[in-house]
Amino acid sequence: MSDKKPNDFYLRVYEVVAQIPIGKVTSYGAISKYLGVESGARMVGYAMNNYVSAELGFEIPAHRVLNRLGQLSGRHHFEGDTMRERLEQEGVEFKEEFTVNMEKHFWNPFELEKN
DNA sequence: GCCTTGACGTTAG
DNA sequence: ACTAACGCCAAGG
Repeated sequence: MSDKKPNDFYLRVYEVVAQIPIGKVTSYGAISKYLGVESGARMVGYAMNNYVSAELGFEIPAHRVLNRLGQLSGRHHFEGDTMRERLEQEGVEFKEEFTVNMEKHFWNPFELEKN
């Protein structure tokens, strides 16, 4: 298949992020792995950064994407404590001020295939 | 066109 | 258990 499909790795990232259930969170690495790029966690983060200034047709819950430790590593890209507030609003439990209970709320993108 | 930076993760010490 | 270093690859300077 030599289609010049928009391999937009970014777009695929957005699609996955858009399907994260409310009250759940996932990590950059998990998304990357799901997309078949084992070491592309950084690219996922880059995609998110790009999303902010990109005019996508839909909104994505970027606040549900954390690093593997459950830390809100991207909080500085939100206004004030918007990221933390949104997560709390969804019922996500915090262990530290900027660290959520990953064990309890982690959502694996591979669950998309179960459906 | 080279060098630095970055919403990360794994491995080595 | 903790810290340091490397890998990864795209974008901006």
